[in-house]
Amino acid sequence: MSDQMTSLTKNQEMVLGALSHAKAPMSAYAILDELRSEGFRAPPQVYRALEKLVAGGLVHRLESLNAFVACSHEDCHTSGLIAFAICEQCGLVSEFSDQAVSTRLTHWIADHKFTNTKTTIEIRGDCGTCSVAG
Amino acid sequence: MSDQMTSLTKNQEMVLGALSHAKAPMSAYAILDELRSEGFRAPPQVYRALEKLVAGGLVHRLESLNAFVACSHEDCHTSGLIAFAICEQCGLVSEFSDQAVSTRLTHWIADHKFTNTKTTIEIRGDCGTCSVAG
DNA sequence: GCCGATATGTTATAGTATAACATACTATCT
DNA sequence: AGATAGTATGTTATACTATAACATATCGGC
Repeated sequence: MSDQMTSLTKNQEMVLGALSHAKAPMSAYAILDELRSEGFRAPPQVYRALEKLVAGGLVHRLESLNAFVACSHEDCHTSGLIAFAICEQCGLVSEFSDQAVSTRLTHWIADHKFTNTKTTIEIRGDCGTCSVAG
Repeated sequence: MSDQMTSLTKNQEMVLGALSHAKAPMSAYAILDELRSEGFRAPPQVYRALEKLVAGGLVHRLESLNAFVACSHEDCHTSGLIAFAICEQCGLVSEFSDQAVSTRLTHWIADHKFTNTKTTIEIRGDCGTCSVAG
């Protein structure tokens, strides 16, 4: 289960499938409900699959939402830090990375002798389409 | 309840007091337990106070932890975006802001016609002291 | 076939957050 | 003082999120 996940288990496939078809982030329980018809019965089945998928970079957890999205970033694995812009109206999640932001944060971390394990950047608001729609 | 909160209610005072004396972020339920001896009985009492304190900028919510800290930033209200570095060993939370990071994210937001309401930046890891201690 | 490692199934429970409704306090106006 | 409107508080119940713990099954190498 390193950077590139080679093969997925049945449950991981199903969870990733549910997230891939979703138009907005899904909570673990929303995934569970969707997969009940395929045999899922309990939260740990979902959470265990999510854990592996997140570790493998195929799924991201949105901390400010307690929800999950399939990765949509071109080359998620090679670029640095990833930021998310999340539309609170339609659920659209835009994934992006910015070299300058990564650099600055990395410098702050180094300057403060901090050992970084994970960094979260999440912008909440309304996307262009929804802003216009008001 | 604008930027500068003028006066705090009794419950807000108590919740802020608990957070101010804490050495690490506290969950709402940890605050509740600490304030039971002072008459608190139920979660809404804590959550309602937190809501106002967060809106007033006196307390920050750490999304990746589902926990809260008293604001420790010099001038939290005038500076831009705030980032948090959170030590997973000792719970130390360092609040900082970086002009370049703010600028870059603000530009991304404007370029994408996004209407920003709130941005979260949280770095998880070990602080200098704890990294050395291993 | 045996064995270890991993994946899965299942039950129960812990931890986080809010809805809904009742009561009380505070300030202002008359 | 009494009426009233707005805010704050108290309380019960419930919804939502996440994991512990244990049982069973599946896969791969020996």
